[in-house]
Amino acid sequence: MGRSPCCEKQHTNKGAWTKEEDQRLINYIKLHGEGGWRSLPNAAGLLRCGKSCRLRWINYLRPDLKRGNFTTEENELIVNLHSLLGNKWSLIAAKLPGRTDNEIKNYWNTHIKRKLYSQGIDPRTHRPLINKGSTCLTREVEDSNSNSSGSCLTTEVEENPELNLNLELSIGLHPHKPTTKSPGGGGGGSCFSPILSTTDRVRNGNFLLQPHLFTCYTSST
DNA sequence: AATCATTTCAACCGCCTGGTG
DNA sequence: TCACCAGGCGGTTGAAATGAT
Repeated sequence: MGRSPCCEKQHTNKGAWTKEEDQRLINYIKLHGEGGWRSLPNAAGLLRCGKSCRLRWINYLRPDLKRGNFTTEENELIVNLHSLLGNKWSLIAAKLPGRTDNEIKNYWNTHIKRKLYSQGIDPRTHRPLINKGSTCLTREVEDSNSNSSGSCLTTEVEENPELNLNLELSIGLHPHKPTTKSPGGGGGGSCFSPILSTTDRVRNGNFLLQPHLFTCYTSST
């Protein structure tokens, strides 16, 4: 038995949402709240798939969304969390109020990933790329104001086997951000690579992320 | 000004998970 | 225990915007 389609595709619109559709969705959710996504399109008079409605609301229409560029702090936090969680965008988004998983995912793919690569860091593992040839990684392109200590990025990365962390652990991110900002703000902010031992990672089933254990290795936007 | 290349990001798709009967 | 359903998630796509020539 196949799965039943989430909606009757022949009767649904696709593609960009119109203002009118947005308004209908907003009005409906204001009246009835979120949820019941499958029945929502009919009830709201929308020729859309329920999933599409949910996505539109979550990623674009929700009133508590923060639009605009990511701040240095957010940037740091994303890299930081990604090093711990991997592509668990929803978990990462949960730590960034007003940001959506989709937004963070996009930002990661278009900005952070490239930046890490340019700095010789494997965005997947958050470790230096095994790079053919060169020893220390050149900070090309960006970071012209590289006060960035030029320290070879490999230095502090421990031979930590895998970042395969237990994602069920609750992550107790310290609210105050690790203040290893480069002096004068020059070179932008910093991103952090957790250098954690296994024992640091887990204490009594809780994840303790300790700011001082982070190493600065990227610059901000 | 026109054309082509590249980048960005909203939206879609299909799979997975948890709840329920 | 199993099957079904709805919601949620991550990967991917493609149109629009922007930049380069």
